[in-house]
Amino acid sequence: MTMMPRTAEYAVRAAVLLARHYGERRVSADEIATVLGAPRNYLSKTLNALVRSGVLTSMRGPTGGFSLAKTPELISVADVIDVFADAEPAAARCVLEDRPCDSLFPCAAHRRWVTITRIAREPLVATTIGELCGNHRWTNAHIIGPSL
Amino acid sequence: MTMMPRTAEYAVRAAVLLARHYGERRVSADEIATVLGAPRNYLSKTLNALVRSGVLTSMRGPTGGFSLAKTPELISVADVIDVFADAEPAAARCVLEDRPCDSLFPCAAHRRWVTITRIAREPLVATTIGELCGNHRWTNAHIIGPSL
DNA sequence: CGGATTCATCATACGGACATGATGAAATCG
DNA sequence: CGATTTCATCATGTCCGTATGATGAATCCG
Repeated sequence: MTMMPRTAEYAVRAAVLLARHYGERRVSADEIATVLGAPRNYLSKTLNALVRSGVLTSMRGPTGGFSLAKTPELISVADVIDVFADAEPAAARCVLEDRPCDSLFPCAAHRRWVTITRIAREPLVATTIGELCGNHRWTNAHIIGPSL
Repeated sequence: MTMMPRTAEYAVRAAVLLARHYGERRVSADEIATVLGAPRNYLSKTLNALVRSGVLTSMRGPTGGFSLAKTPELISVADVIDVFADAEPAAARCVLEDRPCDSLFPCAAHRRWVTITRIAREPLVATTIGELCGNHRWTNAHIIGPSL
């Protein structure tokens, strides 16, 4: 049992990898699978889901592969994870009783629970794939510049 | 796929329920299952795991049942969840490559990733079952007192 | 003691996450 | 066009989270 489903983790790591090559070239599922140490065909399905949800774009044939659909700074970690893991299924259910807690008049426990889950989710929403990547050449190149 | 395993959610809800009866009476697995709408025997296994990990205490026979091992203010939500869901398995793996990231000299992406997961976990550590419960009679009774 | 109640545990089963291998479809290039 | 490369998809299988039902063990009470 884990708090971070493996598929979602594959997705984030693949996105970070693609961010490092954004605007440069496409990366094939084969290469991504090798670098990530993930099963090739399974990852292919995962990447395909990201394409269908608009996070990635793909092209076939030689010179084909995957790339981020937009600049890494505009893709949050939550954008990637949400494709595979429901954001907050627990929030819909009352913490105390066996009923869907009324969202208009939730019980006290429910309010606190929703607050906690929202706060826990916040860093995933606030952080972008670009930040996670750490390679800021496409935004901060002028800052880092020749000093490295 | 969900970010909050059902078993862990059962555990939290059961703990909150037990907090409402803390110092009052034990609650049977049967009653907890009914209130939570959870399968009885499966919940029994879940509660038993909480007993073995020291979060709950149990007694058999009539007048038996489950109760929190200590006051609800001293039990964090993370204490309950950690019994079932690994806290941070993702943190051990490098975000970029297929290798365990060196904890002494982690890559930049890894550092950011660890930070994110830690921040996401923080509210679970900071919040106690007592706070979630909302019934503060055993600590704040003198504050709330007759004013309600 | 003996019956009733309740936790503890085992055997079994089902569905979905995870994975593997094979096949089909699109794009590039000679 | 035909061959190669790569994504897209299907069929199949394994493992674990989840769940069900039955049985054993401990505790209370008459």
